Amino acid sequence: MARRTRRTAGPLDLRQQAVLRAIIEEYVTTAAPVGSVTLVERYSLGVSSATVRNVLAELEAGGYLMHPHTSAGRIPTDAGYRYFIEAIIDAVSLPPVEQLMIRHQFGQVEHANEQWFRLAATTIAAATRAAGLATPAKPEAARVRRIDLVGLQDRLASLIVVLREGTICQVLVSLDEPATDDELTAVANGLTEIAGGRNASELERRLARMPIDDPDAALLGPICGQVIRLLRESDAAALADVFSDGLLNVMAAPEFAQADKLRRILSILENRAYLADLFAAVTRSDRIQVFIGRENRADEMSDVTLVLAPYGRPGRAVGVVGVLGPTRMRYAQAIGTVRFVGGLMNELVDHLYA
Amino acid sequence: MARRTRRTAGPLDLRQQAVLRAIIEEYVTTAAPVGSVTLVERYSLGVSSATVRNVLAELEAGGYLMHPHTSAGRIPTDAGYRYFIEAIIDAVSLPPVEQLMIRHQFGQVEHANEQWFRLAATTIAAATRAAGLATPAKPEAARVRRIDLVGLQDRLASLIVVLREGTICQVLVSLDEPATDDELTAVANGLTEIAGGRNASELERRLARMPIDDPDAALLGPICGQVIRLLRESDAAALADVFSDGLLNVMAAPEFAQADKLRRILSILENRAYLADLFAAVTRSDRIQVFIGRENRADEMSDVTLVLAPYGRPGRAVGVVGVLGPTRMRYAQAIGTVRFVGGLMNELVDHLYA
DNA sequence: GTTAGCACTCTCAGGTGGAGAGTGCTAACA
DNA sequence: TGTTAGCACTCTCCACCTGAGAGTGCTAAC
Repeated sequence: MARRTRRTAGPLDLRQQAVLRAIIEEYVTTAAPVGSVTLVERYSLGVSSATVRNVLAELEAGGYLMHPHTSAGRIPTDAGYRYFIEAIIDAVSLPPVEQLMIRHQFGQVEHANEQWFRLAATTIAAATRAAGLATPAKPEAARVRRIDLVGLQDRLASLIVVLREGTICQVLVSLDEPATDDELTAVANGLTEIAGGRNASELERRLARMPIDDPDAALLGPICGQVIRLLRESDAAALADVFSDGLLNVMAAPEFAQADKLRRILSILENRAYLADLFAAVTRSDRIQVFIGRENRADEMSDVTLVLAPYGRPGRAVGVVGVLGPTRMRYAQAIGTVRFVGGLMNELVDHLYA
Repeated sequence: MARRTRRTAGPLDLRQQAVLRAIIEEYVTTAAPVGSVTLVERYSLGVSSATVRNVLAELEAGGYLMHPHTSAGRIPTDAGYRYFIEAIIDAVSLPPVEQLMIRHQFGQVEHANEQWFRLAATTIAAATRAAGLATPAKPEAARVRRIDLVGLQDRLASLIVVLREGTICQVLVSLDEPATDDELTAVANGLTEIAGGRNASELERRLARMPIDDPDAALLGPICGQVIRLLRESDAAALADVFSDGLLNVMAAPEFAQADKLRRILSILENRAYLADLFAAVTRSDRIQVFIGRENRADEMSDVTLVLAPYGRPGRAVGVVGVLGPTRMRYAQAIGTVRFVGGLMNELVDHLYA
């Protein structure tokens, strides 16, 4: 055997890395399995196709490449992408031109807080030609800034809870008996006093400590219950509230030509719980993360990669921006874009919650 | 020629109607072109397959049926479905059992206004095994009930506009100079006085009438501009805010086995402007309406039918509920469900805006 | 360790040939 | 005049085959 003894037990040697990189680059652009001849023709590897074939066999043995069938070229496995990504993830940054374009788009909206995250998803979708994802910035546990009651009818009022970071949640409450606007305002002020600055758990404890015969407790207790429920819902909904844009970009990719593969993508997005789990992991880690194909989930995620970056300030408000695309994705571009947009979102959050 | 002279110039005769109805019923369940033999075997038409073939030829000449190819059975055209639907649309109603099930689901949520329309979409999706659509109830032109300003930082405040029907919209505003909570409250009260009960256009006129040197005008003018912008946005967004559920139901249908047909469905839902147009037409007409396949739009709508019903009270608050499914749809079921859920939504709106 | 050469394998596109389904026509019948 | 049985005809669908093309893996020489 004249084969090189070097296998892929440890890290890849330089030539193996070069070949892996070349295969990924070629496959990402052509979407077709790559053969040894194509590689030596288009990439300056400095060796013949026969040698490349040996390297390909090594990489395949190491699990970085696979063979759709005997006489097809190679395509990267999830592990191949993983190796490639780990090599570049800390180095890539977006070209200044693209940075400028994205910054420009962000310059358009000034203070419409609610819209930031949508814009982030749209921008990412446009820049990467894949699907952009974003959640709004939400505190880990929402705290009350102020509570309002607005009468709508005799016995119906709108309960409005303003959260510390300026977002609001609202629910209709029915009253036991008619109340004037002044009475409602008085109740609202009482509520604000009890709940102000507190999150759901703290408010619950505060409520438990109130003497049962306190007249305030009897009056405000039920509404406080509503407030707690709203806060809890807001906390739970925080990370599950995903906005996505550019799905059609992804669906145009040839790997999703079969309808059932398309359906799988949709089911990922419809399964909010799964996304919320991933997002929670990302916000805890505070690094950009890449979830490649089946690394994480058997069925739905095959052929799909998520690149996710957290943004915001832990303890204050956090969210996630990212890309959903085929595993055959322009990773440098995707990671660079997501990281950059994440940085912009950080700036926005900092500016707001300084 | 021994063929019946009766063609399809005028309305269809009873036998033609029976055959059309049978074909639609058969095709809806099997998704395969229907032949004359199948029809006489499964439906009591009282004639031989040869006679049925003659009727089929008549219906095809009239444009109600089509032939995928020479030796396939017939399938209904959009016009065929249209004829069928016009015949049943006023008569169908949902079986009491299903009515009960849906009512039960609606019993769960009581006052969480924001959630009604989502529930409607989900319910419709479950009942029809297609995609349910719903928009929230929005007034044709939003009117202000009250305006709040909540300080977040020295120069940053949350402007909250409570609309007459209890929903709210909100935007962050930056202040020229720091303001205390009391000052903000005073400004908010001034704003409420000016804007209360008015919609965007009325508020704009009111603002134009204020003397330029009025100190209030100088102070409140810019914020009033924001309020007008919010109202306008709310009006524009009203009907474009479509919630859909059960898309996966539709995508499972065999006619969407090819990926590009699936993409077309998604593009219908991504094209909010088109849906908003349809919805506006529906709310103006105050009847349930069925949009079948290419009747309305060349490409995207082929193979797709929308059954839409308006709900609410014109001048107060209106919205739309409906079904999106394949043209090969169980129309009686779909129309019955949409009409019934529309009725429920009417009750809810009436109860709230009495 | 690298390379040329070559036999081998496998897919893909295109072509062929029943089997089956359903029609449309004809001619007979009520 | 409307209905029906009978039958030739048309077209799709599927399974099968075949040749071209691509790419490999092995061997032997450098």
